[in-house]
Amino acid sequence: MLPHSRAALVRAIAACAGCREAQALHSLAWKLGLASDVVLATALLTRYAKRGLLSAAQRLFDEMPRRDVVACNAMLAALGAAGRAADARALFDRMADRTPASWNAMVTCCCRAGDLGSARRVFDASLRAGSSSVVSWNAMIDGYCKAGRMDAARDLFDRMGSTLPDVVTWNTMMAGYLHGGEPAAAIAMFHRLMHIHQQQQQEEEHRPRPTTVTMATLVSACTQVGDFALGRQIHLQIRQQGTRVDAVLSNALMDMYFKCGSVDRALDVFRTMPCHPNLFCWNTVIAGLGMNGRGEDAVAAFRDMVEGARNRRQHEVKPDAVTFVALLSACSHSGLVAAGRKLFADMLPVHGVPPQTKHYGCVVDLLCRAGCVDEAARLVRAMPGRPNAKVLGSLLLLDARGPERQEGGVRLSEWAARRISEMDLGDGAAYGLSNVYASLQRWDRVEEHRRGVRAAVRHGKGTRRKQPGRACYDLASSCTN
DNA sequence: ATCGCACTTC
Repeated sequence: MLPHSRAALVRAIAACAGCREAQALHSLAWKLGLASDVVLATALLTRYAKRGLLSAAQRLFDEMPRRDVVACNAMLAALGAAGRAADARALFDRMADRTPASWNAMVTCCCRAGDLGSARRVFDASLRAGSSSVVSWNAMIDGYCKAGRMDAARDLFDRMGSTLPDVVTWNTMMAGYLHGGEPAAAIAMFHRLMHIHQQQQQEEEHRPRPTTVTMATLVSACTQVGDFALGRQIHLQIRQQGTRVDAVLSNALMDMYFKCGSVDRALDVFRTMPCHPNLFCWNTVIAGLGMNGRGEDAVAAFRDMVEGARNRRQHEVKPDAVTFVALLSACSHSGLVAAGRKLFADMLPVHGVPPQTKHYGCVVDLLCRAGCVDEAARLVRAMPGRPNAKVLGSLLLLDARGPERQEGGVRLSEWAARRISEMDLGDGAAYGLSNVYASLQRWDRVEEHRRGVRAAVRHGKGTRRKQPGRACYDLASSCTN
């Protein structure tokens, strides 16, 4: 076996995308008598782990005649990615020598398992061992960010001083603030980054440079605070400076333009994308057209997504559950009853996406708005699981449309109201329904409902309500129509 | 050869 052939094989393994290719290369390596080659086996191990095939990775590791630190690091990461924190820990403790990668893998593994205390102890130990790098800091900061502990993240960030943070550190902090509901703080971080970048004290190559990821995060922050003027300015700057635009950044820009009502600019970004649109992009376009009252165009975009892939046989993008929420909501907002009904019926048989409660919610909403009360009632009865707040909220709105009745003579809205009073009141959407009652001037029920909410809060239910305002907005805006 | 951090849709 020539050395350069072996190197070619290793390169091929590292580059291969699917597990089929990995398996083929695996058997090839076996035939060439390279089954016990640690470097090859490590490359293969990583491929298997990346495809979620942990047992195949574990077998390769166990059968290695000798395991060096690189192989151990690969296995450590494989265990961590699979959520096997205890096994990763056991391996880590058994390792005779450790590289910075070992420590990093362990920090990330603990964070992913939600064990920030252990993560911090490993991180501190890596500092003491002199085996840390900027990546260790980034991994630990990201762990705090993902856990919503921005105070701890900020504390670590401040302790890094002025030269250690790299662009990933800044991106991590910005993303942390953005997801933590502090988009203004994310924007402030960006301004600070630019300030530092413009200072001449640091060497050119050591100055953190904003990347595509930075810009995508920044644009999202602008959207979230509603500062479209800044967002527009950022977009112009991106164009001017020739910043690389990828699917993620395009998506963030489209989302911004759609949310401020600039449909043409959003579609312009879509059409001039330098790469093929991925699932996120299509979902953004469909949702964006829908929220701007362009239901027909949303349905047309969906057709492009599905049929475009079929006709051109390239870059196939299959719709997912989010696509159908966007699509059915678009139909609902534009009153496309027949189209919505058909798309809903096609979900599983044609597109292979099983309808969930949220999809039923969209269709019930669609039918109620169109006055198809009996059909809506049948659908609610046929749906699997309990109707959620969105479904019941739609039915409740019938109150505002006149005295619609079910076959049993019971008002559908009354029935919905009763189901709502039985709901888990910690649910943000259920909480939001009390606003619906208010706008329908059902004060008796408002009081009843809010007593229930207070009782639920006292009993510790729903202490981590996520964005109750979103559900309120949706329902309340429907009410005013 | 391995590891590890950042981004977008409802």
